[in-house]
Amino acid sequence: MQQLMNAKKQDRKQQILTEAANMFMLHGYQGTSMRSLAAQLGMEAPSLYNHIKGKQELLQEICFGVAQNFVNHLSAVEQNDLPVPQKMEQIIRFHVQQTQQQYAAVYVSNRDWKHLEPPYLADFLHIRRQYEGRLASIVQTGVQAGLLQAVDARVAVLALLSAIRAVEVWKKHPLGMSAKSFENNLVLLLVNGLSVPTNPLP
Amino acid sequence: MQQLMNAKKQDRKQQILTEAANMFMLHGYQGTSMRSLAAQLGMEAPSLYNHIKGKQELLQEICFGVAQNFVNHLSAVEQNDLPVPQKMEQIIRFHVQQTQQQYAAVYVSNRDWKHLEPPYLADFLHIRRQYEGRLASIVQTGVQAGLLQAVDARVAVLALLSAIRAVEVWKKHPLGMSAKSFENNLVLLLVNGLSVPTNPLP
DNA sequence: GATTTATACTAACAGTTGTTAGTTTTGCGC
DNA sequence: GCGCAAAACTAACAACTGTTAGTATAAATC
Repeated sequence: MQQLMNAKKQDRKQQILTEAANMFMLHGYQGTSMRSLAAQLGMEAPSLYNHIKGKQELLQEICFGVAQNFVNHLSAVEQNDLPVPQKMEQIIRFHVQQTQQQYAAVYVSNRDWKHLEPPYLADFLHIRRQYEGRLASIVQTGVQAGLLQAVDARVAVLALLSAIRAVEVWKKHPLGMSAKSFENNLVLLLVNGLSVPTNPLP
Repeated sequence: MQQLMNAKKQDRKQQILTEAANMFMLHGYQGTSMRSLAAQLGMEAPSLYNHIKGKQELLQEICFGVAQNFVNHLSAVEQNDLPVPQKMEQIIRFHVQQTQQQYAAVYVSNRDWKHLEPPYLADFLHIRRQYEGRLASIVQTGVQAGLLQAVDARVAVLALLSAIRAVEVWKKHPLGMSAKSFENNLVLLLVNGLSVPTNPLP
């Protein structure tokens, strides 16, 4: 019955991982001690080491787990054959939804990846740069097809990814607005811009 | 000659503050020890306490200094009588320029304000909420005048402020693009949006 | 040049950190 | 109920934390 044991062990590990994400989000990676994490789980710090190798492993699993989700989704978008603006909207909406549904993990991945130790730090940066590059390629395609504004693709990607982090702020102070409504407002702003067009096309 | 002494003392304190901002940026507030900060300044940790009250004071001066700059500029923009879209562009450009010129301080203020201790944390949040509220008022005015997209003003403010943080990423990897060019691209994207308008107005 | 003040230093404190070693308890298969 | 492994515990380590006390040195004022 080894798979049963593994299932249980994985359960406990998942429990630790979830609470770690939560505490890293609240107090930062460096601001979370193994003792306070253990206390939150109703156990002593050394007991954690029956399930994980160390504090770094927690951060690594959080960061690379989140990254994998985004890369997988991007691959799916690349392979469908929607027009570029719709692809971009899909990606924006996926980011917003992931942030809402996996708040703690996404938040920590966005903020605390800098505390990954070598060589994981380099690996993570590599994944992120690749992701941004593939995203920029999509934007570039749209610009060349005249479907997107003539903006530098790499700047657009950085700005979009940063803008989406507004979800993190909203999540803490929802302003009495539903998640879907917030998402729609954000998409509207990022896709159509702040200003009403003053020079309508012929 | 008290003002001379004060000038010199202030010089040394400013030196410490600048290096603190730099190290907080690189390693975070919690990841920077008083010993490593002192070492970077060629001195021993206890000597720092001849110039400052403690580590917290460093973070406070950085965060509130940056906040004051933005509040002051916003007051100036509120009092001029440009149309709302131009006001928004002014504000966006000021944020971008401040981030470029005071990189470390702005970066730390954006990321490490959470480590301010009470009651300074509450004070800082109050300033930020007021700032966002005044910004949202400007946006709301523009929406009602039909000059801006019919987007929720508070969402727009959060998204804009988040998007501007793309400068922080760009600053570390300039992509062979000038600061001004990056600024122009960002303004274009945020004001006009990603997509080319498909339904031109009559 | 003497005196005072500002600023550096060394030594040390009390507390916290991630982690290991060694031991006891828990819970499941037989 | 027995044996065994998983998972909890206690004790402790070496290193590091922000900060204070007390002292020496450098610089400015008289």
